[in-house]
Amino acid sequence: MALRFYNTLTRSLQEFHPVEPGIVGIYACGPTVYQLPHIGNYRTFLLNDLLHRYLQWKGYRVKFVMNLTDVDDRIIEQALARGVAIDEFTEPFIRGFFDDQQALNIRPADVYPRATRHVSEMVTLVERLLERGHAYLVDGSVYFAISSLPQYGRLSRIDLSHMRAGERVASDRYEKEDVRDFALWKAARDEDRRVGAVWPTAWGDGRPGWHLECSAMSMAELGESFDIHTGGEDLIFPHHEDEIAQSEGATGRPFVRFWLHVKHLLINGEKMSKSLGNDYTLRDLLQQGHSATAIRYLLLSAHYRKELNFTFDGLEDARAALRRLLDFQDRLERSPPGDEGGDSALPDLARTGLADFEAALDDDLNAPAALAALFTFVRETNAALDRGTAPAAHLEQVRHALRRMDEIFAVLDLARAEGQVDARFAAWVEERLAQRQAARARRDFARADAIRAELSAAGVLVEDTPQGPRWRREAPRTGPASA
RNA sequence: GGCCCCGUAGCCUAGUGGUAAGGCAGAGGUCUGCAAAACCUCGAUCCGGCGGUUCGAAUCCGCCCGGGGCCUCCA
Repeated sequence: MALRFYNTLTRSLQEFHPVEPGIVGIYACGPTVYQLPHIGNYRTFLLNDLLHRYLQWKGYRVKFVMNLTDVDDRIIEQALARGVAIDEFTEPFIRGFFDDQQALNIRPADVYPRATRHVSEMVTLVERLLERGHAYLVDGSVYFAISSLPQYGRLSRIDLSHMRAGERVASDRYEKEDVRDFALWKAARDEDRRVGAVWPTAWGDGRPGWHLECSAMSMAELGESFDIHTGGEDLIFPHHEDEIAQSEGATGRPFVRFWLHVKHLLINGEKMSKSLGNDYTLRDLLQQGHSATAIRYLLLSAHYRKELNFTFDGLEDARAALRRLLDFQDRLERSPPGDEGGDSALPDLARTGLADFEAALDDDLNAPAALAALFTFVRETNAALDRGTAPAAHLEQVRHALRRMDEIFAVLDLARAEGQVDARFAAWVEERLAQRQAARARRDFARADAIRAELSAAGVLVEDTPQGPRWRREAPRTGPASA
């Protein structure tokens, strides 16, 4: 079956084939490290993770590049306010970003190029643009001349004709020939010097414009033409449009073949924004007792091109759905095998489950449809196991299918890690369970139920099975019920 | 104003021409000492509203209502 992606460039679903067979280059717009990423950023990062994991799952060799924007207006402003150099200012946010990536079980990129560490490539790119007549210099700043590139606007399909050339925009500190032009390089100001955001060039000291880093670093890591570029929908214009202009202007070659953009997240039905105070960071949510696995699951559970409404109720639902998957995995592990020569529906279920799962993801990474395939597989396998035992080899096939599917969603191990309890606590639980079993054996159910209540109060849920009692920590409330 | 997206059961989310998939929540049942888990059954006679195209539309077209995004540095 064929893998298809919705390409913003063509506004249509297109079969995906990498430039080099078997090898895929992906560039993802990463965080600007002036604050910790918020939950909306993570929707985008998790789409990247889904893409990254799925292409590897399909057998592609993937080179995944995610940049860190560690110099920009906001960073300079805030570094200035604190009286520190930009590197010192951004350092904790970079660390926080990596901590969060790990907490959400996001597969690391192969490279995380930082803008400040790749200025020479950017300068070279500006030189090429100047040489080719796509850029011009004004007072030490360099601008891209949009009029020099007829195909400008192809990605965003934006009509720039209503913006009048030559108009001076009051809020703009820099002088451009045409309002539509954008800065490739910004001449150094005093403030920039004070926070170490200055690099020397032939045309004077300054710092790179925002769009420039992505063109320079992506081409440095992946070549002048590469397969996939991702980002949030807000980046289509101007950021990605300008990246294309810079890159194609400099090389004369097509820059990116597939552009994938993630729709923005809503929170409780509202736009996420600082003024509403709903721009939660992962840290905020974890401190409120929410589970990273539930957050991961929830953010992956809607198709990336559709609006997703993030709510705390949704987080609870996600947790319950995860519980079902964990119980299923647990059941597979503890299911006693039947006769070797016996038959079961399991191999068939594993096969169709995986096929449906793959077909869903092939269709523009349709994660909700993939989850539907996963849960259908779970229900039907549970039903088959209710009907009777299966040979060990059959059990192994469904275990394998579940593992394969979880390579994409990557929630099972994460959830287990979250459910870990310390050994002393576990020993205490086991001791109480032994007491309870003794009480049950002498049919002293009042005593047995009292112990169960005691354990429940300690956050332990007891289940009696034909193989004896089992227990698990009851997932804690993942946050204030009123939230 | 320009460009674009969305509105599916109580909630969340797939489906985009052939009669609605999955999760959560809910009801009944099987199992259980009782529970829990699992399984079985039930739930949208219908997919914001109205009109149209079609043998046939949630899916295409038009209008209306409601929500959202982008339009120079917000993922």
